[in-house]
Amino acid sequence: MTPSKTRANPLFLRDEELRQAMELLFYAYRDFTAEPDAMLAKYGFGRAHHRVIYFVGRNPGITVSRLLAILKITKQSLSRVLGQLLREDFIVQRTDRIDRRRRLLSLTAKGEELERLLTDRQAKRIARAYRQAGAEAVEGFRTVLRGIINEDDRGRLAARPERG
Amino acid sequence: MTPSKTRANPLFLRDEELRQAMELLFYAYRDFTAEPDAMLAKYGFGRAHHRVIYFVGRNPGITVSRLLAILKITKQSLSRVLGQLLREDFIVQRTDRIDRRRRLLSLTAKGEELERLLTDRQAKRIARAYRQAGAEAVEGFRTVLRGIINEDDRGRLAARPERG
DNA sequence: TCAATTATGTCAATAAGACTGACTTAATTT
DNA sequence: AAATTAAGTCAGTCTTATTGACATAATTGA
Repeated sequence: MTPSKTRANPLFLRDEELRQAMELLFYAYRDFTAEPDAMLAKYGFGRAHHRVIYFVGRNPGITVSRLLAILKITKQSLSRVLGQLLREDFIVQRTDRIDRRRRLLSLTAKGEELERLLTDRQAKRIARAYRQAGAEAVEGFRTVLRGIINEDDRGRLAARPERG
Repeated sequence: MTPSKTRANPLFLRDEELRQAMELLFYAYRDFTAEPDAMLAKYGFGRAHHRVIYFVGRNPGITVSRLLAILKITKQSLSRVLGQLLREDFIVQRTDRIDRRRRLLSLTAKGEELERLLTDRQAKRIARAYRQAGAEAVEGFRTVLRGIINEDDRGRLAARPERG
């Protein structure tokens, strides 16, 4: 099922190039999420739990509303997933001292363990791809992905880690 | 909510680098799919319909089983979505002459129109990112993404379009 | 030729993950 | 004191996916 090539179309290369990018993104995301999904199933969790665990682990003390802004889902959707993780002791809440309306979220030891388990597989996949591609390609990869992300969210991303 | 930095850890940079890659992928995919999702809602369709429309459009005459292999979902899951698209005349089926068990799928004019509508927005997002990043970065982007994809599926991806 | 396999499709039940809308409680800000 | 913010909850709905069990038609292989 080779993609149909429209001959003698001056826009072909550009269109083809862009479609390939879209497909790369689709396949990469599909495969990137497949492994953790399978592991999560054993805990009765899904991809949504992974995202919460990941972002709480990465941002200890994050508030509920910050988490909602990152995930771009509704409070009600988060509630079910977060509630489960709290009840099953993967995440703990503590009240912020300064603003006592806020609940600061962090992983428990149990949560950190699961986080590592899930993330390690994905990290290995990325590490392999980085190693094979080389430093220059990695820079390009980062630059293009940042360009795809909505401008307002680029700030949320950490800057390049400086070498040294 | 700045990511916590573990000082004096020799593995920090590597770990940090890999986590940034995972986040870039998450945010990029989230934003990449958000626009078409919103448009699809007007048709009563979801992201699954988009994927089917996209891959049928890209591979006219594709069989049901090839489509399943690309999407990596079950026949039953595809059936509902594909059935809707067939009933509402976005896709047509014809029986393969050589192997009459096979149903070859293609877009109707209506399907092509919707496909363009959806893909154009995504293509523009990619084109902007490509333009800003430059040719070299684009090559790196492609190389790394290919590396992330399962080996068995890399063959499914079209080769780089040759310039000229 | 006939049995096995393949390609497709369908029924039924279930689950995850998202949504909207309405509302409450508590704390902080104005 | 009133308005706003942060968090949480109840209820109902939808899409996308799952597993398992079958059915039908066509092709392939022994």
